Amino acid sequence: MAKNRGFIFNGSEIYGGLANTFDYGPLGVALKNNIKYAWRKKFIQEQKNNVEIDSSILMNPKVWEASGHLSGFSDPLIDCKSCKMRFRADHLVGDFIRENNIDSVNINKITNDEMNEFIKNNKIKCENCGSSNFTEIREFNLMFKTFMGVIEDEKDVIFLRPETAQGIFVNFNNVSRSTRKKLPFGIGQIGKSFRNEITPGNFIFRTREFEQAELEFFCNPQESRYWFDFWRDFCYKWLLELNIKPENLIIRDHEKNELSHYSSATCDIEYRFPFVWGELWGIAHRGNFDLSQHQKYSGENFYYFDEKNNLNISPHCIEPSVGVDRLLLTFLCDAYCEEKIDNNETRIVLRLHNILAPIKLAILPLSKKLSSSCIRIHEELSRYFSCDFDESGSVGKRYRRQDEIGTPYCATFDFESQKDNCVTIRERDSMKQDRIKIIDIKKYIEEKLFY
RNA sequence: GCAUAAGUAGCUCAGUGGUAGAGCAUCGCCUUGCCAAGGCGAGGGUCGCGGGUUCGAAUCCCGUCUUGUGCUCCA
Repeated sequence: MAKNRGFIFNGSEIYGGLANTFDYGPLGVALKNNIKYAWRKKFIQEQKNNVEIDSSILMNPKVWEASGHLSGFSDPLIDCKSCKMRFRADHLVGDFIRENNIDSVNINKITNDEMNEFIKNNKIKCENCGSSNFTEIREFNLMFKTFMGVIEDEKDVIFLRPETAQGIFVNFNNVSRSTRKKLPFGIGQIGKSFRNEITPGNFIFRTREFEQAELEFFCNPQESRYWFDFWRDFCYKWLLELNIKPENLIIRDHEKNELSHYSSATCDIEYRFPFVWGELWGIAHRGNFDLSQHQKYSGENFYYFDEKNNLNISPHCIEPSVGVDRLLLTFLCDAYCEEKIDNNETRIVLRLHNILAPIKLAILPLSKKLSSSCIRIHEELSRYFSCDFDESGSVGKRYRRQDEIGTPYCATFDFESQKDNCVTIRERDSMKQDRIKIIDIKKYIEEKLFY
């Protein structure tokens, strides 16, 4: 359906495709824009303490040193030449050290060259086939690399950001100064991020290029646990407001050993995707990790002067972070419905929340002879919300087409309409019909779109 | 990266060495006129791509790309 109706296409299809890339079609981009609009409205516009920025994808490489992405995102990988199994070299060496009680080697400080030597000298065996026939270690970093400037020189290496968050942290002082925000306050951002995932897949669930909607909410350390709970519940409720079925959602706290390098507490809101329960929204307690790291690496002072207590504090940060594409997949899956109606017929309905529907109103002349009389309704109403005009096929068929793409309302212009200046508005979910004046359609629909 | 299955029209698929097919979808005309009606017709495929074998390849062989699944990995 995603392809057929123009929501999502495979990337570069005519050249045989490019793995794991997807293009949004006309309805897909409309849905995505509506999701972003709804997020902005809820997380920025309606929160008096939250503001939005749009930072650059390309950043000074020192950002990634400070954030820990250059070291923490990089894995030393090694392959067994005999059985083709792949391992992390540091895991192999670490296991060997523990099993043989060797304390002359510090696994946290060993270089890749030293690990290569160590593996050879100790004839470490492949855990799968038992042979000692490994390739050299290869660094695998999840960040995409490119070059800034015309010459592809090592010192010109630059990275595509793997998260939007760092653009917020480095601008913390710019934003708090220019907006005169006091703690607690949040900075949000929607934008593309890039991760060279080893295992992407499941349609748009995990892609190497993806869009994030992140909020970094800064607060007094003493209040951080309160805000962590606050934003977790806030995100969860927002999903329910937008018609996600509660039985398809679960909040899951991370175990201590799952926590990432920056986090002191994390929970995921998971959704039951058709293939698996999967992470939809991560709410992370980042402590003061990021600001203090950037303070250390850049020399910029990120202390916040707390006037109440007359002391400098290092703000803590709560981060609700969601993938926009993953959110779109969630809405699509949750709204998709094959509904049985009389005499064994099924209709496909996309029960999207009105605010998310790519098209709000379809204008349908009952007969093609009426098209010229009602095209102006489409022209007029398109100025206020997105409308479709469809004159081909029977009206029943056109209702079904609109059902399938989630259009909540259809206005049918019939032979009476020219005389009484009324149309029949038909609602997607209830299939109920209302006869209303043409001049009142705008008000009627706008009331239903209130969000 | 490894293993494995698959790729033929927009979609779902049939076709196993000899003329490229069906249903649905799309478009047009007629008909109908409020929930996928009917009739007639049309468009759309170098059979993922590139080699090879053969008189002849969608079909056999090799390579490659893409997708699914399972490993490995997932800050």
